[in-house]
Amino acid sequence: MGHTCVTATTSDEGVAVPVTIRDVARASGVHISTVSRTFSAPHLVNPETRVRVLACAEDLGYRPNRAARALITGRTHNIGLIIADIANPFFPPLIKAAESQARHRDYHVFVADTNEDPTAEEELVHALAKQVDGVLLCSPRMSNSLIEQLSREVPLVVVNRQVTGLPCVLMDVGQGARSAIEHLVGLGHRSIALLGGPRSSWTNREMRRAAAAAARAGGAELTMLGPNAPTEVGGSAVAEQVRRSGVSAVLAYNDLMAIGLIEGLDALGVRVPQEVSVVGVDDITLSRLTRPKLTTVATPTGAAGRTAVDMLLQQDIESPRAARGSGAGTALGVRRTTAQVMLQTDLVIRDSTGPGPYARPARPLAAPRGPGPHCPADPGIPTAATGDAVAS
Amino acid sequence: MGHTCVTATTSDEGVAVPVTIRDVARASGVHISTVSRTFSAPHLVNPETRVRVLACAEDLGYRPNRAARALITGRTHNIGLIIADIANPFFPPLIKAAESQARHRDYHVFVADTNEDPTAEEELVHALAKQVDGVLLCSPRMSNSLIEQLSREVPLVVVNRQVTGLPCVLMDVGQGARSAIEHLVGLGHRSIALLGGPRSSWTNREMRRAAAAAARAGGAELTMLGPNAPTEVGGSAVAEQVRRSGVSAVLAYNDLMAIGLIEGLDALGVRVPQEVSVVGVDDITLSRLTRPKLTTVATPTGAAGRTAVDMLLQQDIESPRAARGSGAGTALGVRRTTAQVMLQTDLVIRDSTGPGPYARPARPLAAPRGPGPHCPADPGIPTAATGDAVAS
DNA sequence: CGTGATGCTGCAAAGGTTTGCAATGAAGTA
DNA sequence: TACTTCATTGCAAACCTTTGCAGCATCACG
Repeated sequence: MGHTCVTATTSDEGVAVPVTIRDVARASGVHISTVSRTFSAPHLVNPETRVRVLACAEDLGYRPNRAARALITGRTHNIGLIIADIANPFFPPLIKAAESQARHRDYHVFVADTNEDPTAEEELVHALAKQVDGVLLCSPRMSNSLIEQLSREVPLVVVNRQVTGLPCVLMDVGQGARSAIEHLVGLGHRSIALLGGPRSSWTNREMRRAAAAAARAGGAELTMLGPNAPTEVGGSAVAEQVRRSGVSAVLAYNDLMAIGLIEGLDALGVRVPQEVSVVGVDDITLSRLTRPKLTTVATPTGAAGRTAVDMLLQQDIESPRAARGSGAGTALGVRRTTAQVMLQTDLVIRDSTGPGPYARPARPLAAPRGPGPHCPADPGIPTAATGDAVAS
Repeated sequence: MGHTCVTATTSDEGVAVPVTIRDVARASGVHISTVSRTFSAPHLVNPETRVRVLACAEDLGYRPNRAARALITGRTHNIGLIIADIANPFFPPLIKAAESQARHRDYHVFVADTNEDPTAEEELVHALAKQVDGVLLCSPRMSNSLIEQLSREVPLVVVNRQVTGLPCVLMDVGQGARSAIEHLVGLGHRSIALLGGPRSSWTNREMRRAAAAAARAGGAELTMLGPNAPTEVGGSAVAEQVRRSGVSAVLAYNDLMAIGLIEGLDALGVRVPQEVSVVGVDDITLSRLTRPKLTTVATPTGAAGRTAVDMLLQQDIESPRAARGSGAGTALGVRRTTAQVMLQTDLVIRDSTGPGPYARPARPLAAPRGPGPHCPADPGIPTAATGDAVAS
């Protein structure tokens, strides 16, 4: 296995001596219910008793068993976060924001990765169902109908997907794609390619729709490429195709693909942005670190994570799951309000886009360096390059 | 909050009608224990009965309540994964490998992010304790003694940290740092800086130790910088300091810092590798995409994830937690074997390192054009630049 | 002193499942 | 026929906690 085993010892360190509420009760000479109340409703127990119980609990190292507590209260104080691909830098900011928001409300977050696999998604929802109070489905790849069905098993909030009847957090990639196309058209590009991502992605469909409309409006021709894997590899794979197609600009499904594409073009000797302009989507940290720095549509991932958690918790509070009372069916027909929130996106102009074949030569330009007939970034063009700063 | 609320409807969609084992029993006319056995010990129930029960379960949409099951069996079939910072691209491959390995053994993985905060780490271990069968602690920031203490609450496997008495998975960054220093010395660098990461990181200490020894052996002077945050920002923050210090090469705590440093140096007009050589650690995907491509010490993250899960599960199987039988203290003094595994690292030479002031001009070199002359490692030094492909 | 209110505590059921043990019936054996 | 064995199923306790209800003192008030 290519590793070296350094040591291998055996020890008798006690394994998890499980100390329960009963042990604490015995030690402090009260009933278990008093111990329980000491933790879950302290104001109901005599201060003296309380300190005694707490001392004993501390001594014995007692920790409430959250699973048992969940069994009876119906609330786990956990929320699940199902992610298509943790390795995609788009998600960590969302995860962190969700976690921080959840923590403020005394919830813990369990993240699960599905590897872009719809089957794994479904399985994970089932697995999480009884161990969390709700699940955030981020950029799901499964069908809308399946999502609706699963939502009867556990409260769901969907991110980057529109499902009627379910609370959704959406990012306005349509607007983003429109801005990107308008930006490119304004630079003098008339032949643009859209590099598509996963077919089952809502974002992907929105982008196609909006980009097509914007291109039509701007008098540009839009070529559809893909679908491809939303990774660097998926981007570099189409470099050859891009070159052959003769387009002068590409809008990619996300930054990862855009960066991969730039790499791929570079390997083919095609220079960005001199010969081809490239725009990404997401504004991941990485897009500021590559050369050229990437022009991209910034998506408010942090806000999405926070909002999604808020919506889930709000929904949760309204309908406390397991109503007490055994046989009688639980709160059936509870009325719950489902909102859909659309978050704004922003075009961030950096160095991967430049003037296209139809650019108006506003001012005389410096002589083009290298073989390219095209001009390097026209200084006249207002490449605001605000840097970052997404509306949160 | 900068968003637009698109719709807000209310629906009566039934909320989680919780169907239990009891409902299935009633529907299929058997006792609940038979239903239970149908799922957890099918061979004990008559085939005819079994199909009937399964049909009813399917009809009603029954799903075993994992929390309740865990309460009595003591096994959740979940494992927890506590990560210092999900946004650090070092971790996703580890997470994915752990998840895949766990899935093969019918376990689910819950990931939690601590934001490099030791307090959050401790809290999360407590929160996870009763909801998982074991926890993987990745690059923990808390003290060894605390880790030992927590290990009595839930089985623990530690990654990137050496804790006596606990199973550990380590990556040989000491060897990696040595290779890196030898590589730099071979290139003619005599004044090298070590850019340190988090103080509480085991990796950090190991690197310091090994790098210092290797520098001494190679007749080079080693300047210690840091500690700093293990991020791009943490790297770019010391650019000025690096320039002033006059060193000709830097070994950074990880790739993120190395990349940030290169950015920072670039902003100061210092060229890499022409004026300063930079080496990172981890070999994250990003390190192949920046310009110049990063020379780095590849760490076997996938193997680490797999190995850690294996060790945890093996340990778990040996000591089934909650022995049946109430009062009598459970399996105290169970003998468990704790192994420590050390995984190899590999130096990957790319374009961010070049000849230093004391380079022997072995051959006349082409004028340093663009991305580095890349004096291929002094043939005397055995830096097996295998590329990537870490022994798994 | 009687009455009611208040503060604290104990009792026991409930939550969904697993599992040792016993009961049942059928089949096999002597 | 009587006895054993085996397969199948039911019974009930157990896992750890929460919580409605009731009991009991204590105290204030009239």
